[in-house]
Amino acid sequence: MSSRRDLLTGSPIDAPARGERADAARNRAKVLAAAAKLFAERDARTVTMEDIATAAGVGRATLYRRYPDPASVARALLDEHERALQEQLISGPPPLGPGAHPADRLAAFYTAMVKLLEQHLPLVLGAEIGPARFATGAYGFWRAHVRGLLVESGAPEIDALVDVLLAPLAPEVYAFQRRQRNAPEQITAALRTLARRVMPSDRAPDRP
Amino acid sequence: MSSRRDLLTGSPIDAPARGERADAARNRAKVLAAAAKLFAERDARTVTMEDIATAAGVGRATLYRRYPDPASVARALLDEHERALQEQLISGPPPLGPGAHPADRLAAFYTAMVKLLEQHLPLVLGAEIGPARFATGAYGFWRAHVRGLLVESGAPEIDALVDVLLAPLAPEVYAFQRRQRNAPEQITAALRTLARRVMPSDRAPDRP
DNA sequence: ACCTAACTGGACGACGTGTCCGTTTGATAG
DNA sequence: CTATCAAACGGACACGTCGTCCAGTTAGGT
Repeated sequence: MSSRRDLLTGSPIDAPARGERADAARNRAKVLAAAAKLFAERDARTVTMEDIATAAGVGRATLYRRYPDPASVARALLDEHERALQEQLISGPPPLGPGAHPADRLAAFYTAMVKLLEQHLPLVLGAEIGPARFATGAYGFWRAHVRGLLVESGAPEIDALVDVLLAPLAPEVYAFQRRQRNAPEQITAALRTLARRVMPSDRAPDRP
Repeated sequence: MSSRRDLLTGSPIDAPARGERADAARNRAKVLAAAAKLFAERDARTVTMEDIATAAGVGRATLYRRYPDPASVARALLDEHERALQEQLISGPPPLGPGAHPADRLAAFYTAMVKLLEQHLPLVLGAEIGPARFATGAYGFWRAHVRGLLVESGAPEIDALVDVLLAPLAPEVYAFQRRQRNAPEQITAALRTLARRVMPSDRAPDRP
């Protein structure tokens, strides 16, 4: 078995199978292209499997063979972008990668995530709406990353705080903020403020 | 007309329309009772209008007469609890009501919201999952409240920050944290830490 | 060139939705 | 107490989506 990587993102769905047949590959490309178009031009929640199949010019069963629902298709499209950021976090240059102060790394992470959300909001809305967000491998990755920063910074109640700090990055929250006419820069600034204040820049022992 | 019975019987939680007929009131009560039971014992997303109607012993059309979807039913059940908290925020004693330091008021608000979420999580999940959360009047209220506190505390980027601070209270976030075996007290503690750190206790003018 | 395994897509049964319309109920006037 | 009428009820219908099944087709190894 080829065994694709995906230990962290856990998205087995997209794995371009080893000896993929030419027509299968062709259809995969058609599906992804059509889905990207659909998600971009319409509310993500209204995109059905039928829509994607029709737009791609394939039968529904063909679509179901690889993707159980529209969210999986969106996730497949999103995967590479998320993986790029994940590599930056692990081994890129500071402040995104290791080496900088936790507060700065968190701020950089927020900035990068806002950029990702801004560029691919339709896809993210299609992929991770509601509780589904927590089931994705990506969330596990962000969580582990921020948790590490919290440990390093000596914050209290780490396990509860980590999800609190990730909550503002939920796609629907970001979408709402943008609809409220908040510019991406404002949102980034607010998140960076949050990062700076939650993680004491100097040694600031916490007094409950 | 007249018919002012809701304070005593407590049955018509929803708007007891002027001159509501007896059979209508009876059905309203049956629907709400049945819905409360359903939401409590099953995943909110799986509760359909059909389910509620059947459990309440009324026809679907009768249900549709008042509620366009299951979320509306949950919201009707939730309404009185939220309104109680809203009154506390407006005119209750500090630190929940006016008079305390913004940081303390935000911390008290977080504590109260966690209590609300803990007590009525099934209903909240049924009422406000995903983007629907922002469409509710309640969100507008929490938003206005926290925004006022931010103004008072002199925080920067208020309009973006307010949604950031409310994001951790999204029902699905709370539900996820509880599934992760975080106790309500831990979550409250994390949120109170957040409140304290975001709002400088002393006058601390912000330097971008 | 054949043969097998994998892919394809139309068809099918099930379910939930939202509305229509004939029937029933209850409030009010006589 | 009864007649009347508007309001509420609920069974039934038409529709759209879902997820699966299966028979025909195609690609690639031998």
